[in-house]
Amino acid sequence: MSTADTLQLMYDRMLARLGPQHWWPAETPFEVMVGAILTQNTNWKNVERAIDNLKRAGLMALTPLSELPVALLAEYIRPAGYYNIKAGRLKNLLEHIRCHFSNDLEAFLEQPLPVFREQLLSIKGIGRETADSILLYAANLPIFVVDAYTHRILVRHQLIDEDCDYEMIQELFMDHLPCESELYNQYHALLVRVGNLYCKKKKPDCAACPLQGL
DNA sequence: CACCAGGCAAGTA
DNA sequence: TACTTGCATGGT
Repeated sequence: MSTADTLQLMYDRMLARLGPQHWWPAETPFEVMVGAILTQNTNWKNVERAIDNLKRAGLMALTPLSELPVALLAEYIRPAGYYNIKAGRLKNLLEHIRCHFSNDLEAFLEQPLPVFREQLLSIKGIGRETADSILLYAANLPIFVVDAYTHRILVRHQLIDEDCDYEMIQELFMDHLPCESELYNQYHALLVRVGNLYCKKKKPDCAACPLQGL
């Protein structure tokens, strides 16, 4: 079976089992960007608490968050962990949008993929996964997001080698699937869901996994 | 108690 | 380039 067929089969199985995921779980593109930084190496449940703190304080928007002192921001996002680091990273992103786009969020999000990605990666605190999450889920651009679950699931099912890096995995998907943001969106969301349900590091449930026997 | 969770940057050799 | 360490909360 070809690589393209295998990847398509994985997608079909996950979708049949779990249905559409409606990702990213956020109300606005701005909230996607905030969540993308907050969820770095962190359980989404903890991120939700932090996001809720910001929303209840009326801070989940560009202007109020830009005006908030970094030390105060850190307190609001405390439940997400690494709160001092992440407060600084959020400020780096906000500063970039202010300096280079005069706080025009629309203009920032409407940039073409290659330059937009390089630009995001130049911001301290935004690495490959965070950049790609923003590109796909906030800007709706066709880039495949790779994360720890993606890597683990592919290794468990012997589709890649353990030491495969981010770009290799990303190219695996993008070289063998149609270049469509809607497909990449759904595919990554399904991988995370399958990872959470069946491919945990400590106690996997391979018997129930829809990907068994690939 | 130990281990894990939708990473990233900085330091070292 | 390749490895190591710090960052930190909340759940199992």
